[in-house]
Amino acid sequence: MSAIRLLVLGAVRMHGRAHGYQVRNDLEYWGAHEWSHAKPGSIYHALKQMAKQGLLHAHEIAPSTAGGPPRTEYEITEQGTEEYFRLLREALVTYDQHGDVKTAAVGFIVDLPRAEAVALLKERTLRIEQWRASVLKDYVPEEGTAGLGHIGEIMNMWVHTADSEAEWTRGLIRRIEGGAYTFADEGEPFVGVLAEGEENPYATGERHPGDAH
Amino acid sequence: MSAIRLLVLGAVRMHGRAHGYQVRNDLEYWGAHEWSHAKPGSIYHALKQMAKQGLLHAHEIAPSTAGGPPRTEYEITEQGTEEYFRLLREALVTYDQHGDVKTAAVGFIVDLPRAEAVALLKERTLRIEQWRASVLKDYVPEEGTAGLGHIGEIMNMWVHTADSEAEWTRGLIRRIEGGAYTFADEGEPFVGVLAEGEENPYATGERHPGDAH
DNA sequence: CCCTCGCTAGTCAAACTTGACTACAGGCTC
DNA sequence: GAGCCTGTAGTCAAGTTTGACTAGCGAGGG
Repeated sequence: MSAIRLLVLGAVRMHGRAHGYQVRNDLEYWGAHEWSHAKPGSIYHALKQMAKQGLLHAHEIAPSTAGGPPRTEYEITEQGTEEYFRLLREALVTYDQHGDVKTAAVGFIVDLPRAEAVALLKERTLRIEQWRASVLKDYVPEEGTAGLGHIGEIMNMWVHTADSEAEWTRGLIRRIEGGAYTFADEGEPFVGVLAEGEENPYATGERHPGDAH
Repeated sequence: MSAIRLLVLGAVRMHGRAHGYQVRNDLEYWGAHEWSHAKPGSIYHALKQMAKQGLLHAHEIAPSTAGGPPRTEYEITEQGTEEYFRLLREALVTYDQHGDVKTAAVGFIVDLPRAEAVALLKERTLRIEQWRASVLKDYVPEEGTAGLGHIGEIMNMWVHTADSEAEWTRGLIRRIEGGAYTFADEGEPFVGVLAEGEENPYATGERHPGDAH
């Protein structure tokens, strides 16, 4: 799974109703054009595709108020909301090497109830441990990695990365269980998008991490 | 960058001359269909594309000896070799979140001279530290991550991951400097492909890590 | 008043990826 | 000896991603 659908669904959902450029701006605001690789083309494509699949509802709108071609506004459907949560849960639970999906998922985690977030993260640690075990079982011979030569370094790297991920996940679980942050079932929801006309403080040509791709 | 070009160039290079199915088999042997996402379509596409770009030279060959359509054999060109090393060096040096590229690069690292491998890995640690610093500088306000709410967890995760990566890289550097493994400028090169007709011990329907994508 | 510049909003072709499909040969069974 | 399975070798359409491009409007300068 790439992170784009999750990001776009999440952005549209926060707005209630949004056109492509607004979504694009949110992603830029979130820095997602850097840590994910969300280019305009992908965003517009995702919007159209998801509209075709019934995840979004497209309203044809007159030429924009501020120059440029006519724009389409999108609204998330019930089906789209389901898909959003499906993607979010999947992203939180599965251990793969796509950092952008994980980043997006953490950004949206407060859309879930606190208890579910914790449960999903615990499932995540479980899966990481299973993956770790299967690396050792399937790839590493009984005599250890010595016989593999430098290829053993790959398994070494995988195990090291998995351990680090598991450790981070457990830390996050502790903080959430300890009462940190505000989740979907509790008070004021977190608002992470730019209102119409609001200025993006990060829109300048500033350097950001992730530029080094 | 995706890992496919690096993997395909590396496989063809080891064989001297190889047809698509052979490359495909090597990648399966390496488990790359699991930890990278190298599907047949991508492999054949990469071969054709790189042949068009002059990185590989294509020999049209008569119908195969063992059924199936006629096959094309590829040989790496000088330009392709240059590109291979360019990709390999880039993969070793740059810190991004694509685990498959890193895995492929570690697998091919012994194609470089030992001293260069160490230099590249040191550059890698440097870049990781720079990235880490720029996360803190650009994304985290002076008062710390507290004001960011749960979004602060993203930066926390990035820093944690970066530290873990840097630590692993330093460990690898130590082992290589300590004389481990056999590099390009030293003795027998490592052979990591299946000879024509050799059986792939991993070709069974066995489970492997990475299946959980 | 015209010209350029930057912002808004989005399109497009080319490249790449995915998953399913084709087609042929040999061997095995019934 | 017909049907069927496995292994070999690769194609194809559909979906996705990329990077460059278009086009309208308003502000500001000369």
